Amino acid sequence: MDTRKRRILQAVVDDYVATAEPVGSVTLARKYNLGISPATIRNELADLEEQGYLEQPHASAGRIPSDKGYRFYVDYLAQVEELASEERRRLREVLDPYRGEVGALVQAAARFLGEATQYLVLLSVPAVSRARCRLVHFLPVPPDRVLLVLVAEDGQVHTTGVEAGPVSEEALQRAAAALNEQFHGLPLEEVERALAEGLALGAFGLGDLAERLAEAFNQRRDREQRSQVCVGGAPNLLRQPEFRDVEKARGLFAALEEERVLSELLALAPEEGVSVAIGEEWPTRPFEDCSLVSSGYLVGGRPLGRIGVLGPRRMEYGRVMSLIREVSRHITEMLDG
Amino acid sequence: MDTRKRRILQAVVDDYVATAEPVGSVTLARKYNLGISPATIRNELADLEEQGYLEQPHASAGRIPSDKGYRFYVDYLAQVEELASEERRRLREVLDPYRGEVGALVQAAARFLGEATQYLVLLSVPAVSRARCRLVHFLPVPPDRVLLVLVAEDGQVHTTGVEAGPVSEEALQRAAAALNEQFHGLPLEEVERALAEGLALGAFGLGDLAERLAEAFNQRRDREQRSQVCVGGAPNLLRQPEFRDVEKARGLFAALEEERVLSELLALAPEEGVSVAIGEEWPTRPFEDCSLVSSGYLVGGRPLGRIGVLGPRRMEYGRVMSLIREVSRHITEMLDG
DNA sequence: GGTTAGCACTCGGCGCCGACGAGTGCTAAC
DNA sequence: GTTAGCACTCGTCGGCGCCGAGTGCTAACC
Repeated sequence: MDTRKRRILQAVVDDYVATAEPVGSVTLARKYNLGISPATIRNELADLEEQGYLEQPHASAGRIPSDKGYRFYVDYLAQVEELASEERRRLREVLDPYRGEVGALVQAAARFLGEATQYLVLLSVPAVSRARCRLVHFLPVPPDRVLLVLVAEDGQVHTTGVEAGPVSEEALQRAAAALNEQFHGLPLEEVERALAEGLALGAFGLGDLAERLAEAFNQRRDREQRSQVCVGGAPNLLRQPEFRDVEKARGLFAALEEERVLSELLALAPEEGVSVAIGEEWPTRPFEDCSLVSSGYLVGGRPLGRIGVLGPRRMEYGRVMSLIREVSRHITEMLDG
Repeated sequence: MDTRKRRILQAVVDDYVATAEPVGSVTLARKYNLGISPATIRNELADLEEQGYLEQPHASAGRIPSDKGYRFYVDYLAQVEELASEERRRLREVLDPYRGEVGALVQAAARFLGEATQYLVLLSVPAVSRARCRLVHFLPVPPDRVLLVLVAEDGQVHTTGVEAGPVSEEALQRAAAALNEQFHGLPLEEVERALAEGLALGAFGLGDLAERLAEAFNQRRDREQRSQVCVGGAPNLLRQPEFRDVEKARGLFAALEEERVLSELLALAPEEGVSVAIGEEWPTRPFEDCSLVSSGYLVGGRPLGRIGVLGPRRMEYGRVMSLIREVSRHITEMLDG
């Protein structure tokens, strides 16, 4: 792939992304000063098509990029610029009020991304915190319940209530003290796992309270793992000409209503760095016309959640990749700071 | 409006709802045995049009109901039947696992409604519980925070953490005891309001802890009141021929992404009983082609939340009204039981 | 007087056709 | 290797005529 071919491929992708129309040799010669005539461009286009980077929707139309073409573009040609300072400022301004509150912060970031890209935004909000355990406490709730309160370093609180048999207050205090000892400083996630497995509470004379708690934690984990992904900006996609066909849009939206599908999509995001999935590269049916640009974000050096932008295959990859990179950086920064 | 006209209006609405095509006199004579000839039906149709119950999209087409026609249908003609026993059973089965858990229960009800009606479902999940306060507790979290824990009769727990200045543990206990005295048995909602107003904590020597708590509660109330409405089944609407036009669908979906709009929509629902808003009866622009059937649901005799079905004006009113009525009844039953 | 058959008329939808134009590949000349 | 010229392809778009569903009117009927 020589330099001229690269320039031409880049021009084809840029133009097709901008217009959603197949691109012809004359257009290329006129709009992008490549310094060669349409005829020469035609020869190059024919080569690029033969090599699989371009496709022709029908015999007398211009070229459009193939998945392979987009892939090459993303890997070697897309300009992942720094954001305009105006945009940086705006991002900071949007995120600032939520500094420290994971959920709201990530939601705000999603809204920003939706507006800035005009595509659809996916995001996973961390269900179980990686934050470390600061305090475990048993709170008796008269007449017959006990509330287990877990407080994390970052201020998050998880509570779990269960029916209690006859349990003495001292037993509860002993248990709490032991649990504090055992759990202090561990990630909440691990604490909850341990409680769900019921291992931690065996020996404190709590009767069947231990079992009940384990059961409650199991249920809670299930529920939280189900409901941790959400979507915004779906109407944006309806602006894109590829979704003029209502049936396509419907298939897509229906799929996006299923948590399971969303999770699978976001699972494509790497824990760190920006990744791009293009068109048929993934086999999930309703997404064959889409691309996903996604990234994870870190807190305290550990991966916490993921965020992605889903748009038509004909996506402004460069811009979206910059935005995603910047947004995930900012999220990390706001949560660490 | 004599009986024959009523029967004809009913037939027009039923047929138009089923087919989405303007209905002509011959069709009416053939499909609904009205016992009169197409010519007579034509005369009646002309009358109904003159009275404003029907409209003609163009000169040589059949009739479609006007808003006034739908209104008459809903008020006097729609058959609000009991649900099929099969459907009742299914509803019970779907809701049963969530007995007692407000949020999940209502979500399950929404999914059921979406499937059963193939329209869009709106629902408000109660933000602040009407449940009564059972326990107030201050939990010191070393080194420098205090967690206020509110436990309700129904098992819900709300926690609020704030930075604490130097506060003695006895002061906290005295304050908690007094608050328990004062709040026990009051609806959580009122408790939170009192705390937000900062009245309750003035005199316990808690220093600026009282102010900090009040501020925290204010923030929380704001946030909760914003995020209490949600939507499901949007893709269903794309099946409806009236949303073949992507622009219409986009306008609608965009409006539905705004919490404020959702709240306004659901505010149309009465606290008890089923209500119907049709087409241009409401002036909010993107909904002119839609109708909303909605209802509140009660817990312990008090209104708790609302649920509604948004579909095209050409909606199966009878069926949807039955479903909404039944679902809201069941929700009430499951939460009270 | 209400009901109905007959009839002329209206009008949107659909398929056909031809013109147009964007774009291609090939060839031959530079 | 590059380019001008040219014949060819094929999808789009507007015009046109047919078809059929549906109406309103009139006159006959019960």
